[in-house]
Amino acid sequence: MAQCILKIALDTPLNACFDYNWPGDPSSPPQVGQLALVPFGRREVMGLIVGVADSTEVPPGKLKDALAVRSQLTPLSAQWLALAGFAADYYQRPLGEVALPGLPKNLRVLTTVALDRAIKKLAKDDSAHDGTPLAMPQLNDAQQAAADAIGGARGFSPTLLYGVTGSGKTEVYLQACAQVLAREEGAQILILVPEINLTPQLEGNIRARFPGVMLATLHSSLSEGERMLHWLAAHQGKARIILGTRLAILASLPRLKMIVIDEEHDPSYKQQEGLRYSARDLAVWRAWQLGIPIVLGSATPSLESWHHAQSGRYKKLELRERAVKNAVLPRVKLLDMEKDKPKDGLTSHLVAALRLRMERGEQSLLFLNRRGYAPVICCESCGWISNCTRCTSFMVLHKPEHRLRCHHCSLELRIPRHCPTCGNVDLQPLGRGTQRVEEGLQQLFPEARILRIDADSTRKKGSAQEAFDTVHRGEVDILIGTQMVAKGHDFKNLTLVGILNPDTALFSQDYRASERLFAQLMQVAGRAGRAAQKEGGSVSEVLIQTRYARHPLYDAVVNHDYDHFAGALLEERAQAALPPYLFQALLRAEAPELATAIEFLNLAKECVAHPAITVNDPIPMSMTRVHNVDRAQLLVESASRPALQAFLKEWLAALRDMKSRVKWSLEVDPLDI
DNA sequence: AGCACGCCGACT
DNA sequence: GTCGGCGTGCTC
Repeated sequence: MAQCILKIALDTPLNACFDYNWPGDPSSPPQVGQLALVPFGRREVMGLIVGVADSTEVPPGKLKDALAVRSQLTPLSAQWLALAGFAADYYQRPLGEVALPGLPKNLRVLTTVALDRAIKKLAKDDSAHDGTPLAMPQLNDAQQAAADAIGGARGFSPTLLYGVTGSGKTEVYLQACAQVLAREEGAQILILVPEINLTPQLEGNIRARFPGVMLATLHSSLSEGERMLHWLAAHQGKARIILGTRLAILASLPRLKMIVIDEEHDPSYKQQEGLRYSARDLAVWRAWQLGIPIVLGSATPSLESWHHAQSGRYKKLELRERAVKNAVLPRVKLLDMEKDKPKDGLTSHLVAALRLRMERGEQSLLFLNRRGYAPVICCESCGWISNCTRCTSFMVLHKPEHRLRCHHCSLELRIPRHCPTCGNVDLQPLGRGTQRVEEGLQQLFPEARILRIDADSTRKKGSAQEAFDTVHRGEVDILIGTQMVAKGHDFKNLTLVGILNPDTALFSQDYRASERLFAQLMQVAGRAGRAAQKEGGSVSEVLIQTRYARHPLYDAVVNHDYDHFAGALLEERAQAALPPYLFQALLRAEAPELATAIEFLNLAKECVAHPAITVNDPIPMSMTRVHNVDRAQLLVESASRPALQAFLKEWLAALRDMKSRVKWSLEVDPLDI
């Protein structure tokens, strides 16, 4: 008698599918792409049906019955399964670990009430509303050309939209979207952004532009109910525009016709734990798979994308001017701290520039990528410094809270009254963070309305938004912040950006540090001068305080010259055989003792040899110890992606067979090395 | 990863 | 005498 066997992917690190017997009517078996509830060990879990067969290798005594199938849900499409399959293969993870965690939790529990409720709600109310669409603003010629090129593209056509800050890339996306939506019945468009909180206005903007079109957002701060509803709206094809963060790349989108990736260079497209995927790379694959256009937009593209644009794999479109008439790129100047010694972290030039903005009622932004009061305190008589006892890092002084805090393991101490080793009462803060700059500013400009925005000042949910609103309402004269303030925001009255301490990244061990620093400086510089210059108002300025005023990176920033800078970096990377001319994977190991981790990596290094692959020596991670665990890593490289992929597959099988007690993980295409 | 079983140390 | 530490073994 024929049986019905379901091949099911489960969310477990075990690298296999599991077979189950389907006890129901064999003439109408469940479908591939449906979710099934199955007994697994001593628990019951939801799995994904990836195959239906009539026989199995599993001995009959072991084979269990599947319990139920989520029949209310349209099966996930073969294309979606292929996407999950590709990601699983590429990042060397079991399919179930890729496919299942992205689904709404409520789909994966026993009860179906949440699903039924969501289906019902979607059936009667599609949140698209009537109303006149807000008129599309007039585009300049370059924008219009870009929008037409993108909106009119057919088939797989990856485009790099390279546009300076404030050049109106968003408008280009939206008008291209309008063209695609108008042309293709029921088309869905996926728009990815680095962080949804940075673009709250984008959501409203899209709704106003496309009132007849349902928009769904997908990001990590949705509630479970919202997540279910939005995911389902996308899955059913009801939501036509899906706006989301990296996790949205794994959404089910049956009628996807175009993908937009805003700020494509942004590191937050790379997941930094668990399945370490790059949403940008998966998006390009997904567009290729479906044969649809994809746009990658940035003022400072990643070298990977730039390389593809140079080689002709991606089409390049450029926006060289700011979209707002008479808004020009800010003038960037370097302030040499060797000549103009800073006091309280500020050179006299910068102070004068701040004063001028105060007098004219314009806003200033000071950027310092270091929160807290001072990164470390030390004893001047014996040299003691505030090391973290659990990590290879310093305890950062947080003065308002009277605490020392480790930013890596969140250990907190009261500020010691005297030196723990010699008893000296004179402990000095070394260096400066945003809190200390804020304090200095208050003394310098007692009349100024100063606001600090960083992870500490915005702990409470919604307080970041509130802080930014305060700035937008013009109730702030000087804004001081970390990278939180660098991205996205359109401050209309901001004419000065001061950058306080960028030099440390110039000499980093990480070869990607300069690429990141450049992008960050351009990004924060781009906050200035977004509106047209006012009569009698200041010319927008960006002032960078540095000790290395002749460094070529700053030269490129001063000249707003990404092209040239990227060209030089690419050349360096080619010479040194680094990405994007080389493909990498990183094996990490952690253990209570560093030697244990290194020992494991040495064994791993020896266990498989492969031509065309370079396996380096294990090294401790630069931040070796975090929370009392020592970490080490082993870098694997190849000039050929397929060769690397083949090697990794074999290697991981061997590593799993080692059955080591050491905790390890593999990252493909690592960003931080 | 869960979750159980199992075999040794300090407590009501 | 038991509660509970985490080693190790299994999951169709």
